[in-house]
Amino acid sequence: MADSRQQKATAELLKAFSHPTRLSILQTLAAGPRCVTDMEEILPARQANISQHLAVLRNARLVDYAQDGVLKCYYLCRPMLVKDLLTLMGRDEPMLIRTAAEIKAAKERLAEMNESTRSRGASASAINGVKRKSRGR
Amino acid sequence: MADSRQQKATAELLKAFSHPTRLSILQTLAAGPRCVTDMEEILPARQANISQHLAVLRNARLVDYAQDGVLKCYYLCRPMLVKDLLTLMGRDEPMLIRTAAEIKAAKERLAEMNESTRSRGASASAINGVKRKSRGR
DNA sequence: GCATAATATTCAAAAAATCGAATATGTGAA
DNA sequence: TTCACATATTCGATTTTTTGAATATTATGC
Repeated sequence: MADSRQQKATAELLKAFSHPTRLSILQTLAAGPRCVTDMEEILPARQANISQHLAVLRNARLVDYAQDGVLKCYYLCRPMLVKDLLTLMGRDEPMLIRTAAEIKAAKERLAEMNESTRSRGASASAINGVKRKSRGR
Repeated sequence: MADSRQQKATAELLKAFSHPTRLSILQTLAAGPRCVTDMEEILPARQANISQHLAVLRNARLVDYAQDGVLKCYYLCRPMLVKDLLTLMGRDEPMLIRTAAEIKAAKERLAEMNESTRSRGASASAINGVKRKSRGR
């Protein structure tokens, strides 16, 4: 049903990932917990900025911290999610190029599936693309 | 060496994913190719807007199209990437909560590993958190 | 050629993200 | 308490994103 709420939540979560500095932070934390000072030494960003990015990651519930004296030790709240996502993005997939003919065939297969699944024929023709507004293809 | 170029590229790619409408488009395309008119019927957005989002996805090389008469049939350039990412984001992982003690132990293990890996002891104490100084601007 | 459907692009305004600078808060040691 | 360090927050300026409206482009049938 492609829930619109879900899409919004997912988009927000992905946005938290979508910054080079935040990716670096996550990658660092994937190796183990770190306090902010540690990260300052590793990342090419100033303290305030790192703190700001950490706030974004906290809001997204990707990281949390435990206080250790004067230090705040950050760690990944969902290490599997983060690690798997980083791995995924590191992978490279050969770029696909499809022909119009291939696509036509695929669309027809898809349309048939939809046809048999739902008995409503109303929008099926539109999805199928058989005939739209008196103009074919 | 967490390559900064790579982080930037990854962040940009993730940004392309990070919008509810674009996620919906990708999810739709994950089921099979679609032309823009098809998507207009499915998505709660106007033609121009969908076209704009498709342009973003094209720039990110996540989708491409094949012309079929007057129609442009869009498809996923890297279906595995998209599908795996969508699956990953659908998964839910129990939120982790760590104590300061746990983290301290983890940090020490990590510091030891770094110690043995690189023979330079200089920044090891910083990583360990023994004694820190230096304020910068 | 012309009309039309499908799709893209341009433009401007509004909203959101980013960043540095300054400042504030919290914590342990002396 | 007071100090120093670690970290967070606020603020303002700049940049980027997002969107609707209007307009442009392209392919097809006539």
